[in-house]
Amino acid sequence: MHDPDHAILAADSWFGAIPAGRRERLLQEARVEVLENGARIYGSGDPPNGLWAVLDGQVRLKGLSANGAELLALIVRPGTWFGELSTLDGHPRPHDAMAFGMARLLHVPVAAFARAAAADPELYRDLGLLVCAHQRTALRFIAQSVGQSIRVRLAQALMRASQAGDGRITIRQEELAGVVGIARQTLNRHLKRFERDGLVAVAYAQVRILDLPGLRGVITE
Amino acid sequence: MHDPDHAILAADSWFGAIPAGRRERLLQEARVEVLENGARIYGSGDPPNGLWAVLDGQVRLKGLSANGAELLALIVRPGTWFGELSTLDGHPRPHDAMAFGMARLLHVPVAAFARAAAADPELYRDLGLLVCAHQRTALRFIAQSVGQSIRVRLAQALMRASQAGDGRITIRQEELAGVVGIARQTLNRHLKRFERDGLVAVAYAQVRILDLPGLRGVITE
DNA sequence: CAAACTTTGTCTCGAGGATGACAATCTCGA
DNA sequence: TCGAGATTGTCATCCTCGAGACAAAGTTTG
Repeated sequence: MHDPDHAILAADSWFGAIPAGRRERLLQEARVEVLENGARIYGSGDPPNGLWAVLDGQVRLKGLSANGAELLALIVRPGTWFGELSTLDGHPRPHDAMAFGMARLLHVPVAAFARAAAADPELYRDLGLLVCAHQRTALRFIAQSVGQSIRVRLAQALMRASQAGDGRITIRQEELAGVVGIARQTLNRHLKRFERDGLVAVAYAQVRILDLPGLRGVITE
Repeated sequence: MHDPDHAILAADSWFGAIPAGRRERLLQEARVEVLENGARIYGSGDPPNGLWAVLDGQVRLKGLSANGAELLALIVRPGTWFGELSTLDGHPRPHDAMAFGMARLLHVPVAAFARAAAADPELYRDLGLLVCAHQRTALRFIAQSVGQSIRVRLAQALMRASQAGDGRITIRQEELAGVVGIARQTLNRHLKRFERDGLVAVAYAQVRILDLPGLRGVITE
């Protein structure tokens, strides 16, 4: 692990809030892994394989909705930890995680985490706090989605997805439509309307955010 | 606390899985509280006031959706613990909790929990597991809601709500419509259709489930 | 018991999404 | 470079939801 990695990790609100001693202990158990585009980190239903953090690149978490369509493409950006739910409770993974593009990850296997936590049980509390943070994200998502118009939900999905990098989102419209929960044709109509309003630029398998404040405005209008 | 209360608590899958020693320690810090109909246990935005469990009666958790409508009326049944999220991470409550009808609750204030956890840090891990369980519920909810037809979402909402007792759900159609995220008139149309199919019986401010397997069938049809 | 209020049941109409179809555009490998 | 395959852009049609309106049924209160 290089020095810039430490800076990236320290900037995360969860990891950054952990006392330095336990942070060190966790990093001692971690190994860097480099993954190819599309590599599977874990899959829905798998037994837990530990805790992960993104150092570089992009990881996408994908759930399957009940009717088979791909669901919440949460895009994880560098500095963010994930995979804590199954690591803490030992139950199967609730979704898929895969590298999008080449990605460098930090990996703390279950046994390694258990070893560190045996030395310092407070690590369980820390991990619990990470679950809390993600639980709050899920609750916010529910509150912001239910009963909102398609226009608003699309704006939210775009903003969530663009968090991960510059304003460029590489995604097929078919997939984006699945995330918002609408038909591809309907998505296209709304996307084009955003484009006419100067909020985004639409290209092949890509959406670029041009006016982030404008998109934010859509949500509250 | 009476003996039947112990049986109710032990039947809960979270509490029942905790080792007896820590279970006792938690109960030593708990006090019974009896609340009137409509009494506020905590409100959205409040600072944490501890951990709660339902001994008798009904508690409803209500979120507010972004457009102001009431959202996820999760009905908590006896034996279930709630309020762990803010108790663990110290942040404001994400929703309202209120007694529906008279309710007997078990209350572990934040300071009391901290006291117990100071004696046995593993309690933090236990509380983390409770967050995990509720996180999985939230994820399941998202997966089952997004992109589903109104008919399916209504069936799910009815089944969730009826868990709390016999098949009788006391709720105004206006409120139920808010839970499903549709207009009252639309709810009424679907409810009447369910009634024609012999799945439910509709009365004033009440829905009674007649055919639970039939409702389950609606979800997968 | 009767009036005031709440809730339900049912119209109609307008708006907007789902679906199937098909041409245009783009990407990638031979 | 060219062609196959994938993806986007845009139709027309059907269907269902949302909203307003209002009568009917139920509940509460004096």
